[in-house]
Order: sequence, then C-alpha cells, then structure tokens
Amino acid sequence: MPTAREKIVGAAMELFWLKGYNSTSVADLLSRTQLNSGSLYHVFPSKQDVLVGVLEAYRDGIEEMLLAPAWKGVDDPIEKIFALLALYRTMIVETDCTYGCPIGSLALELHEPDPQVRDLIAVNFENWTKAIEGCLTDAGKRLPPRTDKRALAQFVLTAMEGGVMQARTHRDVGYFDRAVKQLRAHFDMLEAMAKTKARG
Amino acid sequence: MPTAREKIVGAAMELFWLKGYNSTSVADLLSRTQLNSGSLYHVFPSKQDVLVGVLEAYRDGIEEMLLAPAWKGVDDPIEKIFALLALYRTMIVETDCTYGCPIGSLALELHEPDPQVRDLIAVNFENWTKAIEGCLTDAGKRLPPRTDKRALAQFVLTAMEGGVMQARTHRDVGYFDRAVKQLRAHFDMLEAMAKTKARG
DNA sequence: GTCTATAAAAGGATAGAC
DNA sequence: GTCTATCCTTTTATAGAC
Repeated sequence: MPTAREKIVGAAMELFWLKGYNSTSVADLLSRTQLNSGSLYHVFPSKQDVLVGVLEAYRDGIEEMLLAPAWKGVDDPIEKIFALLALYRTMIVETDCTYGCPIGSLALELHEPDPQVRDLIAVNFENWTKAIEGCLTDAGKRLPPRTDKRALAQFVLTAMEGGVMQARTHRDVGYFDRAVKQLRAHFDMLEAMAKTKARG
Repeated sequence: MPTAREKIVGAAMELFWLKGYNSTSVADLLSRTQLNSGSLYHVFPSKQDVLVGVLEAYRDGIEEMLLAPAWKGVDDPIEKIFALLALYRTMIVETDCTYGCPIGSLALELHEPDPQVRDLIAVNFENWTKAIEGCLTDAGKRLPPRTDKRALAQFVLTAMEGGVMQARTHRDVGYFDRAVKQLRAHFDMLEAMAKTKARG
C-alpha cells in the first residue's frame, strides 16, 4: 500500500508532465490522489517541495524507469544509444506527438528556479548524459581516438531534446525521426573516420 | 509615439521571455506599460491574445531582429549558420547563462496550446529553419549531393535549442559551445565527404 | 497522520463613466 | 480609447479538531 508521499509524487510526476508545474494546482494533486490538504502539506510543506520530490524520483529511477527498458536485449553500445532514442520515439507516438521530456519541459518552464530545483534538473541531465558517455566508452576504437566523449554524449541529449521539442510543436514524429537520422549520420561518419585513420 | 498595442506587445515579449507566459500576470504587463486594464483589454480581449500578438511579432521580425544582425558582414553560407549560433552565444553570455529561446521556451511551457498558438510557434520554427535551409542551398556542392537539406536545417535548430537548454540549466555556456562544436564537426565531415566523392 | 473549514492573496476579466 | 473600481475564481497555504 502506497504511502501518502508516494501517491503525491506519483500523481505529480504525471500531472507536471501532462500540464506543467505552474498549471498543476495543489487541488489537482489532491483530487488525483484522493488525499486531503492536510495530508499533503504534512509531507510537503510547499508545492515546490513536491517538485523536489518529483525530480528526486526521476533522478533515482533513471536506471529502472528509462535505461533498463530501453536497453533490454540490446548489447551493442552504439545501438544502445539509438535504442534509447527509439524508446522516446514510442513515447512520442503513444502520446499522439504531445510527448515532452519531463525534465526538459521543467528546465524551460521554470525561469527562476531555486538552486535546489535547478541542481536537480542539472543532475538529471548529467545522469542521462553519463549513461550515454558509458556507451561511448564501451564503443572503444569504433570512434576516433580523440573523440570528446562528454561533448558527444551531451550532443545526443541535445538531439533528443531538440527533436522532441519540434515533434511536439508540429505534432509530427517526423521531426524527431529526422533529428535521429542526422545523429545517426554523425555517428556513421565518426565510425568511418575511425576506420580510415586506423588503416592509414 | 508607440500605440498601446505596441507597448503591450513589447512588454509581453520581454516578460514572457524573462518569466514565462504563465508567470507573467496581466498586472505585470500593466505596471510595465503604465497602461490601465481597460486599455489592454480594449486591444486584446484576453491574455492569450497578447501571446498571439507576441508570436506574430517574432514571426514578422525574424529578418530584422535576428537574421540581419547575425549575418552582418558574413557572406559564406555555412559561416552564416555558425554566425547565427554565435549570436545566440552572445545572448547566453550577456544574460549570465539564463538565456532561453523565447519560442522554444513557450513551446515547452504551453502544454495544451490553442491551435492558433501552436501554429504560430510552428511557423516561427519553420521560418528559422527555412533561413538555414537557404544557407544550405547556397552552399551548393560543398555538401554531398544527396544531403537532406530540410533535415539538416532542422538539425541546426535542434542543436541550438538543446544547447541553449543545457547551458541555461547548468548556467554554463560551455554546454552550448560543445553543441556547436559537435555541429561544426558534423558540417566538416559532410564537406569532407562532398570533396571525397567529387574526386572519386 | 488525516480531517474540515477557511484564510489571504493573486489571478483574469468586466462594468460603466468619461 | 482610457479611466477607476470591482467581481469572481483559483491558488497556495494554514488552523485546529480528531
């Protein structure tokens, strides 16, 4: 049986994702969880504390919620990167192209976030790109030896966020697909470079 | 002497950019413009109509406000692309890395926008990428003949939006710089491919 | 920890005189 | 077109009993 805290964080993860932080009222959270005001404010002194709880849940759940499902049955390190992007694609399609990255949306919606909130958004991005960086390290000599793996991993996040933003705006997954296609070309060219230089 | 409409749109462009749409109240617009409620609602029947006016202003001003300043003194079509990104970089630095693309931020803040609003956001993105696509066309044979120019232009927007998002979140322009560096590598590899195939 | 009731403020929008 | 005053709703948060 879920605690009040778990109910609230679960509802908030969904509602902040669907409606945004500012457009989700505490009353929305209460009606969704069937809790009363007193219970919520007993656990979370303010609405912002709910946001902190949500961001911590994403931070703590990245492996189980995101990476494990995306990488099930995928071994090749570079294919793991595109398998993760493919998971985002299914989410875009399943939501009729209204999908937004929950972290990215909060990153742009909150214009003057508290340091604690901003740090948690940053940590979520960092953990995502660290996972990609791990794949790049595993790819070893398939990439040119001087590849800036951190920059390349961040570029994967950049492509995802930009692709999601445009697919959502245009309500057309093609915009995401084209971003992925360009990123794939980028990796293909890097791999081709690595081979050429290895030979020459 | 500016009309009430111009004052309101000007103030709204700034405040929606600084604080976001939901966090900007009509009272904020009134105090900034020194207008009274009646004047605003005479011109704009609702707050959302102000948003429409703002998005139309960005749409109509892209050449004068964005492209002309970015491209002053730059002729090379591919350098024009990176000159535009360099303009974003200066805006990031000038705002102490709090800069957000006004259109991209609205695209992610508004979760269930009216069709009119969503179309205007989409048109703003389209005009931006069309401008880049023009550069790619001007680049002619420097790019491989089968280059998907629309997809590549959208990828430039993707890189900008993703780079801006991360630079803002981490309050570190390095995140934007690395995105641009990766995009530059992408173009360099495309140009190298075009040369190789032209020879072979 | 949870309940009900309510405070206190901010929000978008309107009315009617000028 | 602009002025002042104000309505009505929503919102975050609190009080105090149980």
